[in-house]
Amino acid sequence: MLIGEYSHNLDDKGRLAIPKKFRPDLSEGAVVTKGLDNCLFVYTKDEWKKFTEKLSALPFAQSNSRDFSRFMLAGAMDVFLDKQGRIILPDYLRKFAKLNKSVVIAGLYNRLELWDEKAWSQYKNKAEEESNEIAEKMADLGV
Amino acid sequence: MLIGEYSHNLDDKGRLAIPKKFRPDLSEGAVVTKGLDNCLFVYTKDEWKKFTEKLSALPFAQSNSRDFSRFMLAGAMDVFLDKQGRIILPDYLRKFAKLNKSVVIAGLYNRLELWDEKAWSQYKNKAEEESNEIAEKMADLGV
DNA sequence: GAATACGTGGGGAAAAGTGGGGATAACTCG
DNA sequence: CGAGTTATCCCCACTTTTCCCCACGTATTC
Repeated sequence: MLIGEYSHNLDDKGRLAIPKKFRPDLSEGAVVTKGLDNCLFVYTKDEWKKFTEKLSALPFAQSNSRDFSRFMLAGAMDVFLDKQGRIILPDYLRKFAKLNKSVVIAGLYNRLELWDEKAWSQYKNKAEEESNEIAEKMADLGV
Repeated sequence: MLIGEYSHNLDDKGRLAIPKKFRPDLSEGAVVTKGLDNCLFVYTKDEWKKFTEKLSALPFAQSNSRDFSRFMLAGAMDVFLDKQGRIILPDYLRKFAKLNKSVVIAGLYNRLELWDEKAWSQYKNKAEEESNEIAEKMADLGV
């Protein structure tokens, strides 16, 4: 299970070190794609497979689901860990998520999310203020 | 069952001693995460698993459930007891709960809560003043 | 009052993260 | 088609952080 929050540096070559704890899950290869809220999603090979199966089940006659599939699939890229446990992020994904040097790597159960550190802290401030309301809504959903 | 209230010191390295009484429950590993009312929750491995099974079922297409997942999952961290029975709290959790040197560790049946001591005593005062009202509301809930 | 147990603090070894140099492969342009 | 240039990847070395271990002090119990 992928959980926790880490901050690592993107170097000049576009390399990002994955926290040691997450590496075993990504050792077979992983997929990076555009995520929601201006971050990037990183899926393990297995989780990516599950995810694409769900996507392919969407009715492609609906333009909404076509748009969503294109967004998630066209932006996707295979990545591999080098011997130091780093991945290389392609330019277009770095630009999409507006990543600078300092990047937050967050574990969300079955995927990782990559955020520019500033964007992450802004998002977090907002979310923490609202956490009590959100929790109540979640309670309605049975959590 | 985890019950009782203790006050221990956080050292410069971010380490917090767990009361001897609670250690057997956490010996297999535990998870610390952001709680409500600005405290931290500590779950045993088993309790955490139950909790995440509910969370993982949430659809990430909904922004509310994304917010909540990020709060609870990205905010979480695996911790282990060292040979002295201490855990290490990551920086971002210490800041979230505004922990200073003195930390209250409270047992709440199936989880622990960690509070900054000042926040805890303020909360307690308020709760004790209101305890009669609260009790009446609880009665409505069938307690 | 001594002995044991628990909480607290710090020093040192090991591992994780970071950055850069060099070799190999790919691509482009003449 | 070949040479020059660019990009990719691997490896090595440095720095910082983490974690393990030992030692001290206080409190408690017999």
